[in-house]
Amino acid sequence: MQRLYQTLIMAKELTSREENYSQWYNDLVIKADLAENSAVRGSMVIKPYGFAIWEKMQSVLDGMFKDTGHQNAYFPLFIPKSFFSKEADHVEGFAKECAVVTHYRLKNSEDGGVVVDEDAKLEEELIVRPTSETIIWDTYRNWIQSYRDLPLLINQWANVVRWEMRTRLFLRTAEFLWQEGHTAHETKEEAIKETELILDVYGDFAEKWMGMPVLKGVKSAKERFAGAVETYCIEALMQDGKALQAGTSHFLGQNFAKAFDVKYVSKENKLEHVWATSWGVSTRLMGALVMAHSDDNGLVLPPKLAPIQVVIVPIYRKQEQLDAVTEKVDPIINALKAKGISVKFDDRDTYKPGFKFAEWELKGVPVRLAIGPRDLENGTVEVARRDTLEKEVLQMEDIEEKIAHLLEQIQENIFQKALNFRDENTFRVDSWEEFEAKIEQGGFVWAHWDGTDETEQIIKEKTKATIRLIPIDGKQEVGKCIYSGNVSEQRVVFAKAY
RNA sequence: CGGGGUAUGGCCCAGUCCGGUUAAGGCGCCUGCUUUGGGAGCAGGAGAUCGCAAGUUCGAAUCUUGCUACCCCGACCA
Repeated sequence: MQRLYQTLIMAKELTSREENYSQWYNDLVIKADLAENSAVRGSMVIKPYGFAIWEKMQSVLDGMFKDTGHQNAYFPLFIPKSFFSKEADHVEGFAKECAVVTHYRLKNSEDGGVVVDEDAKLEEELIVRPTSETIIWDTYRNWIQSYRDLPLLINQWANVVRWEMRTRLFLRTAEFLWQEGHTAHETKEEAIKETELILDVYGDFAEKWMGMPVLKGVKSAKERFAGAVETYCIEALMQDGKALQAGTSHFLGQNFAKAFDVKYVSKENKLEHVWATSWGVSTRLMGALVMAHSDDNGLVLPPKLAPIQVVIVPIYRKQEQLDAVTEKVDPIINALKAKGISVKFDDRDTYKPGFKFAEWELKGVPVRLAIGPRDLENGTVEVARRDTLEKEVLQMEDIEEKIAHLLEQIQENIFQKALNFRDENTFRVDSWEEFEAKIEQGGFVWAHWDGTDETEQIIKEKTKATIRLIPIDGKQEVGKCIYSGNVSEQRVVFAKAY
């Protein structure tokens, strides 16, 4: 019936996960043509194939934001330095990683190059945005006067810069692409509701589109966004047992409204500060996507986000045979396209089928069809699925129906597989010895914590594990802190993280 | 930002210790023929101011100094 066609050939091309997980990731991002390093430290070039995936993510998320009442806008890249000193926690959080523009002109140097023109020093230095709260809240002050102007629900797609010491393609780059939502509300309750709504949007996107199961919760005070009252997050588990924060949604309270003096007149004719939220996901999701599903043969993409969902490889010797195959393939392409499935017919004459198989596998195309003389004779087509590496020969009738169904199955299967992996690597522990062992092993560890920064810090120093989140609807369960033995009201999730 | 490593055609790399003809090999690329159901074979060909900049020397891929980028480990952070 079905047979596996996995070969060992790929091992020569790609480091295996077992051998060196981070090397595997680096190799994969480069070899699957997603991105490469650029001439500037920590900055990457996102290549067309990688960008196509990001564009799909953008388009889906953008639709979800609009469906929940948000509008897009664009705020500037540069932020006056003075804005940064207005919200104390925020400054402290970002000051150490800001790129600063000090001059606005170059001039020719004696050796034929260019140098900064010292005469063109800026009156006030500009910060390249690490995030846009400050410039946005400075702007909102003018936009908001009455309760009638609320809620203000804005999102922007932008690049931001955080001068990171250590960078990795997609996971942590000095410049990255993201969306940042910034909303203003009349009441605290409404703002919290918004924060939670977006967390659900992120969770749905991760699970239904990326096929990546996530835990939802709030951050501990130590892990909270600088300037937030509460940070909500989604956390996913990567195949090496490390957690990855995939999205955050912040309840900002009135911190920024107060810092930037954003007030509205209520129905009762009282002057009040507005309540705020901000939330974002970034190109880091690309890294999450790669690590969540891919294998030693290359990328495994969820059909819903794959730029190419089906690739068709013709098998032939002579031109006449290619013509005959093409004749059969054309209606299949049309039928698939009519169902909204993206198809590529790989009729390059310069590569052999075996090479093409390996290449599309590396690039994670969910379904591959191969059609050759044998199929023409039998009215069949060979169908291979990327997630399980199985292939089978199917009758050509209603092939588009079968493929559409298969794509759904693949989407479901990779989610299940990731979910099973997470279940197998989730532990409840009640002793320090067990805690250390499980953290070392990797995975999510549910354990009691006494709620103090001190304990959290010591645990981090001893085990490198951090509190990934405090579950939102976690069962209240009284216990003893894993480290201090003090009383705890619920378990929190620990893991080593990216 | 601290410690360690690396940089030689598009890619992987030999040569560097101990300076001395034309910088070797593999992959890829180009041309031709044969091939095409799991990364094809043969023949011919093109492609390198040896990361960048100074210095030492009759002579530098090789020695010295500075700079830049990348990788690994730590601190920091999404």
